[in-house]
Amino acid sequence: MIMKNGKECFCHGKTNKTGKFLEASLLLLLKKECVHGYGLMEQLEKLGLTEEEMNVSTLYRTLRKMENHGFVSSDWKESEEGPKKRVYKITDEGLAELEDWIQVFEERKKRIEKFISVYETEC
Amino acid sequence: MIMKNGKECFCHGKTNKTGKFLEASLLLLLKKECVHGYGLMEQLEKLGLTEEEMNVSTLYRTLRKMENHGFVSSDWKESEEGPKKRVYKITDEGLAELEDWIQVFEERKKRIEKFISVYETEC
DNA sequence: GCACACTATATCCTTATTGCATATAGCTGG
DNA sequence: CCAGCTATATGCAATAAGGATATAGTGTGC
Repeated sequence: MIMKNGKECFCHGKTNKTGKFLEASLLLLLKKECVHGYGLMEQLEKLGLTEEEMNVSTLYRTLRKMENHGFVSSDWKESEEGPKKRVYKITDEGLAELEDWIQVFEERKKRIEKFISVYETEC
Repeated sequence: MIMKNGKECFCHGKTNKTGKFLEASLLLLLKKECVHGYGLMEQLEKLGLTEEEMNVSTLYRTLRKMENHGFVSSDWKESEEGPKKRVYKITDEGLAELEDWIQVFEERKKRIEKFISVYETEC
């Protein structure tokens, strides 16, 4: 991650999508409509993910993993233009999982706010 | 992690301290005063970490890693009561790292807020 | 016809992070 | 003396994530 001051973070993984943010984001996008992998990558920008932060390998691996867990299901779709697409659809389990993620994110947000407030008051 | 609805999260790692929250927390605590590992574990409650979420192994391993990176330094201290303690102290590099973490957390917070707002408006 | 770019999916290899279990050792109270 | 607490450390396994590479269809320009 590149910081405001232009520096590159020393530590691997000090990004903002850490903690399976991608997985939750995919569920959110798929709640709205059925999309294929490549299309999801383009839509991730909506959630503030930049092109540099994205990783095609991780995206496809995550989608297959989520299908194994039963959060999404997929069907191959022949398209007139371009190669076949594996179109993903969210399942009922996936919808429940997304609700869990909302709870988790609310908690994460509180924890971050606590951290920042301690930093500002105690230091 | 146990959710509000009493369910256990299916996925490993769906916690609130994901993304090296521990590392940043230790820097924050050490900015205030020099503490040893075990003492830091007790102080982590201040930042909202529960006893179940804590992990002694991870704590000590993280501290040694941070020392290798130069963010903290340590000295053995003989105490009248109990065994010797390795007392940690934050370095100038560690202070700079903590400032970076504040930036990262501000970004994470924004991203979470974006996620929740999309969930609430689009769904 | 062919090189090239783009869409689209998938796998291999490696590293980082984290949790659980276990080891060690000093000190204290009954 | 042994159970429990303080205190630090390491081994093992699972998970998460990035980089590189493979494959394949389709359209465009020359």
